[in-house]
Parts: sequence; structure tokens; C-alpha cells
Amino acid sequence: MEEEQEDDISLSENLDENGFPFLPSSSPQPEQTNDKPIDTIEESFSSEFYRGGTDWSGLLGNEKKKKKLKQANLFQLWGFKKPQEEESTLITRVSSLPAKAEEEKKQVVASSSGFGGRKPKGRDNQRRVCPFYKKIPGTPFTVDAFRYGGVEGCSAYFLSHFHYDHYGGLSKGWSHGPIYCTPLTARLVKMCLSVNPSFVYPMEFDTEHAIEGVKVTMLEANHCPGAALIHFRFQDGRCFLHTGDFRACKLMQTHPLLTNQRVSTLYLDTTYCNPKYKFPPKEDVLSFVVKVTRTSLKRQPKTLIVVGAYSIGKECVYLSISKALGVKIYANASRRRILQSYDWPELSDNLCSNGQDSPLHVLPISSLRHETLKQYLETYTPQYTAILAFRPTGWTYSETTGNHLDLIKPAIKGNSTIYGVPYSEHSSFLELREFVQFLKPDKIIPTVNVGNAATRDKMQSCFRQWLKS
DNA sequence: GCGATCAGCT
DNA sequence: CACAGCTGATCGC
Repeated sequence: MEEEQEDDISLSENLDENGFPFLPSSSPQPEQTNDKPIDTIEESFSSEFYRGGTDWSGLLGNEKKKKKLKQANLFQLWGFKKPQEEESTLITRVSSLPAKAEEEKKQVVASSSGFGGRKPKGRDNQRRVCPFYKKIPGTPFTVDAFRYGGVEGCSAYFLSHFHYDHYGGLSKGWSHGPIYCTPLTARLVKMCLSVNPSFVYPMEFDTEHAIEGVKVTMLEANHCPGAALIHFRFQDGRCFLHTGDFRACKLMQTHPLLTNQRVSTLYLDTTYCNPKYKFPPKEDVLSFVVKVTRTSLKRQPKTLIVVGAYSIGKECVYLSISKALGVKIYANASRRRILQSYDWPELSDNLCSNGQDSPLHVLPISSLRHETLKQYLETYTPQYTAILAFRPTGWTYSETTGNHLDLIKPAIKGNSTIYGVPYSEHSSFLELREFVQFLKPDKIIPTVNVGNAATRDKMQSCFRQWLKS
């Protein structure tokens, strides 16, 4: 019933005001000494959290035209373009986004009686409070916090990317405040969730926007299309970075906003913050997938190739096969609609709407089971007689395989073959470490796997280790 | 009947 | 495990 309650903060000895152990930082940065603690947003900063269950979020945006330039940068990050000249064109166009859609009442205190309707048996109402790690202290900002109704004191809701566990709670009826996100995410939010466009504020990558007196910039997160790291620069010069979900890479270490000024507090995607998570660079996995595909087709030319994917993300897996084999990509109508909204010509120009027209299909990852695949294959008899499927996920790790892709053993059942491949859109443990050691933040707030006290402790120990010197 | 949410399941 | 959902049931309107 209330097992999480007892997990409640024991503000014992060496925990900071957020319930986390102190970091050994040369300059123990005073948490509350911001320009001006705007409101009550931080008062219950940690106390709310440990009731808060796991990580949720959401956000979106809206816009009219998309810039080719920024997208090109994105594709480059994804391994389809040489890291040319690092795009130092940081357009510091401090445009002040109007804080419209604001006559909304901030009444809903998101608690006992508010939204969420339902009177479930249990502690559900209690659970629907925005956890502290989604709030940016000293500001009226939250990140990926939509499933709590209106968050008290929040007048700007940021959405890091368009994945359900981050935008959850966003829907047609959203009216709790303006939503800031990248243009691509904005399109998806409006298109897929029917959020009222007047609440959606797209922010181009690498463009500084002044919001409520804070300078905010979206940086490419190397996660899914439209995903952003969110960089906040306060009037006193201090900087926070919220990674949303991201896969750290070298290119990030060259971004002007991260090299020229120090990030004091880092909100970190700690999905794979454990040394057991090792996986190769994306490019290696893409090569492997192409190689396996070629080999299979040579052996059995009538093989249907399937790549599993969620709504957004992993596009490069099937795009790689498409390019290597010179075949189109079949996806159903709803997926095509989403893929076509990316403004990614290489992808949208290679889609097809008839399964017979290509041996390369994209399916929901949930359908990657022998049973289901065989049924699917039968609908293409006699055109195809075998099926080869790839399930791209970071969880496909193994102590033995690690970085050795050739050790991956597929699951085979009759004419159905399924490869789990370690194509991750989150940082590996080592990538996380390198990123943190590059940034050297004073303080790190994990945003994933925080529901368990032991895991939290282990992560903080990790950070201490990484940053000691 | 429809949209939103939730427990349970991957 | 928990990635990022999906499914089916339930609730409010």
C-alpha cells in the first residue's frame, strides 16, 4: 500500500535539501541563492518527490516553418553526415516569447481532489504530485511534468522530447500553461495529441530565448528526433542543464554553451548509470544490422526484413538498411504520418505505403515475437518465405557480448529469426561518465531510476567518484 | 459513445 | 531490470 512512503526522506546527516548526499564540490554552490526564488516551487522540493513514484513527463510546441540548417545538424549527430564544422553558429537571438495563454488559473494544486478524477483504491491521489527533479528551483519552470495537472507555481512547462513517459498527461484539453519544446516535438504534440496550438511554443535548436527572465536554449540531445537538452542561464550567470533523455557524445563537448560557461546543476538521464551497461557506438550497430541483413538475403532471397520501433526513435536502423539495400521502407499510415512530419527528406522520400513494394518493414516493437511475426509473414505468402527481425534496444546487453556484436545470438524459431541489437538512444555508463567529467557540475540530480533508495545512493556514489580530484 | 486514465504486462 | 510504451477495463461526461 504505502511502501513508498516509508522510503520518505530521512533528512538525516549528510543529505542535501533534496534528500541526496552532498557532493564533494570545491565550491559548494548555494542552492537557494538564485536571483530570486520566484515562489513556492522549491519549498516542498524533496518532500514531494519520494512520494512521486518514477519518472514522467511531457511537453510540446508549435510552429510554421522549419529550418533545414538545424535538421542537418541533427542528422549529422545521428551518423549520417560527417561532423563537419561543428555549427558554431549559435544564433543568440534573444527573442522574448510572449507568455500568452496565461490567463489560466493556477488554482489546481494537483493534489487530493484535483484532476485525475478516479477514486482508485490506494495512494493514487498522493502520487500525482510533481516530483522535485522535474522542477527548476528559483524559476516557475518544470520539465516533462504534464501528468500532474497544473503544477503550483509553474508558468512554463518544458517538454524535452516526444516520448510517452515524458509527455504523459498532455492532451487536447491541456490549459495549464505554455509548453516549450523544439519545433519537431511541437508538431508532434499538436498533430498526435491535439493540444491547442496557442499553448505550444516551438524553440529552434541553438537559439537562446528569454523566458520569464531566464535564457533558455535547446541543444541536440542525440536521442530521438526533436529531443533536446535544455540549457538554462540565469541572470546571475549560473547555468543549469537538463538532459531530458540523451545519449552523450563527443560533439556535445564542443557546444559553446557547454564549453564557455560552467553548469552548476545537472539534471541527468541516468537510465544506464550502472557499469554493467555497455554497448557499442550506434554506427557499429548499424553496420552489424546491415551485414546480418545482407547475409540473410544471400542465403534466403525471399526474406522479409522487419525492424521494431516505438513511435519515435530508432529510425536510423531501418534507414541504414534501406540505403544499403536500395529498398524502400514500408510503414503503416499512422507511422508514415509521424515520420513525414520530421522534415527529414532522406527518410520521407524512401517510405512506401504498400507492404508488397518493399522487403523492409517497420513494425511496433511489441509485435516482434515469433508467433506474431509468422502470422505477419503469412500475409505476404508466397512473396516472402522467411522473416528476419531486429529489436533495437539498449537493454540488449550481456556481460559477454558487451562490445562484441558478432557474439549476438538471434532467437530462431522455424523461418522466424529475431536479433536483439544494442542500439541505444541513451548514454552508456562510460559515455555518462565522460560527459559528467567534462561538465564538472557542482551538483547532479538524477531523473531516472530514482524510485529506489539504494539505486539513488549508488548513483550518487558514482558521481562522487567521477568528480573527485 | 468518446476521451482520458489506470492496473497490469512487456 | 525498465526502454517506452500497449492492452483492456473503468470512469466521467
